Amino acid sequence: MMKPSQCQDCPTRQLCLAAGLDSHALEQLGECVRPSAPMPRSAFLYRAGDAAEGCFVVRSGAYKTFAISASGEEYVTGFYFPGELLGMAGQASGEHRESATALMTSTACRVRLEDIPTLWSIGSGESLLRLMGQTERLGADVHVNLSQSRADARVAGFLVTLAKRMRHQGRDAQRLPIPMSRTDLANYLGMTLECLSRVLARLTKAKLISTTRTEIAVHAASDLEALATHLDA
Amino acid sequence: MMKPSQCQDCPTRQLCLAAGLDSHALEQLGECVRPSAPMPRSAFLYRAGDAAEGCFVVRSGAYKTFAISASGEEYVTGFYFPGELLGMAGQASGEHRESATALMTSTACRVRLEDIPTLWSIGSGESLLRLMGQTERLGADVHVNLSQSRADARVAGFLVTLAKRMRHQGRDAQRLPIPMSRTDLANYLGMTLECLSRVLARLTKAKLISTTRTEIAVHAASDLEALATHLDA
DNA sequence: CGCACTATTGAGTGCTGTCAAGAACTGTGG
DNA sequence: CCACAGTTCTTGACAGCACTCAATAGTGCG
Repeated sequence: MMKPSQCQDCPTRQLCLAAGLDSHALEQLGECVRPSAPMPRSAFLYRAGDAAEGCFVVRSGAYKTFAISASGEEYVTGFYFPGELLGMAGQASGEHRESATALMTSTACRVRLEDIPTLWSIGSGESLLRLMGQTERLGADVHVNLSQSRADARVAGFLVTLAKRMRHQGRDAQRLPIPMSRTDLANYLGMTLECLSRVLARLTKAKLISTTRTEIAVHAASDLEALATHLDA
Repeated sequence: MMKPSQCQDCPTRQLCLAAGLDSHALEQLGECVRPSAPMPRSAFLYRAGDAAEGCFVVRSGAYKTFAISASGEEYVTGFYFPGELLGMAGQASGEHRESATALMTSTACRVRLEDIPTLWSIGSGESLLRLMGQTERLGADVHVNLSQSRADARVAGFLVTLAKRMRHQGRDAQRLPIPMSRTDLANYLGMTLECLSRVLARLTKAKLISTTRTEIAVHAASDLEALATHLDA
């Protein structure tokens, strides 16, 4: 006998493809979309070169995506938290060009390409589209953020955006989880490790934030927003 | 009597939702998706604040997307050429946060949200997904490009990526159209107008490119690739 | 407790942003 | 066809910030 759909008691049920579904549809959704086993830190969700047979929704934990340049350097292109979509870029060619790894013990649900018509039929199509739109909107925010020349503005912008994402998840927007290393974060933000460290030190000294290795507490969100270039209210 | 589908003789037929369809399916596609009337330069495809009832595929010409920050500055977030998809970010909330304007006389096809199940039924679903993947992949390329600290690298990376897009369109990858102003391009690349101008002057002096106001000719693609950080072959 | 790794702090150079002026192009009207 | 005005683009000088190299301090793990 089939177990009841895992989606019924998924922590991200309000955010992902399950949004707005009744219990019957949830069961159907559970037929297509199943969470992965818990993946330890550094485990690959997919690797550059893998066939891209779909995309993923983060269920718990966090992931990063990165590409390796021709000269062997790593370029971190995204961080993904519960309820967020990743892996769409692979659909362009049917092959992933980036890799994705877990930043901590994490789970993700694979959305198979061939199940997408089914998803539309059970009422998850709009949610999928919304998630894709979110991914692209986040990309636009990141573009604006990276186009800032001041490192302080890029860091502040990252924190503001991260706070928004935490709020969207229903989590505390004043205690931001930093599951990635300083190296990864600096790489993502287009600055050196040293520069990021200095910026965090400056922001801490100014009492806007306080930092630990794995968390940044925001004390003055409005000051951070003033430092960053924010597009929306 | 209904005119035959405009898709039959669309210049982007191989690139957009019509890819791989037979003439019957093309006709059905033409029922959902119709090109806009030619839009003059600076005309809005959509404005920030508009309801997002779908997305768009560029049919001819070129568009830019941009957002206005809280302080009133413009931030250019993307340029779009024939066969490329734009406007997905609006699906996140049902409202566009960016605006899109034509960079020259242009046409675009609107893809309505409610037509997407139909698109899947006639075999365009995969193409739509592929276009979305392309958009996201381009976003990742741009992220890597913007995270370069040297302005030369960012400009070279932009040119390399643009050449790739032109090749994908079947156009000459050595004569790159530059339909946007220097101001827009500098803004997009996260540098000042003056800096962009200097970089272009340096690259010209080194005989890697030659520039006119509306076109950049690439003379040494391999040298440009060496300057840029390229992820793929 | 010691080792390896990660993060912070310090000093000097180079590139980009800023401010400012001049040149080239575009479109209009005579 | 040319003159003109407005815009767009290019070039120059200077200052500030981030990158590089280098050393120190802190963390986690065996």
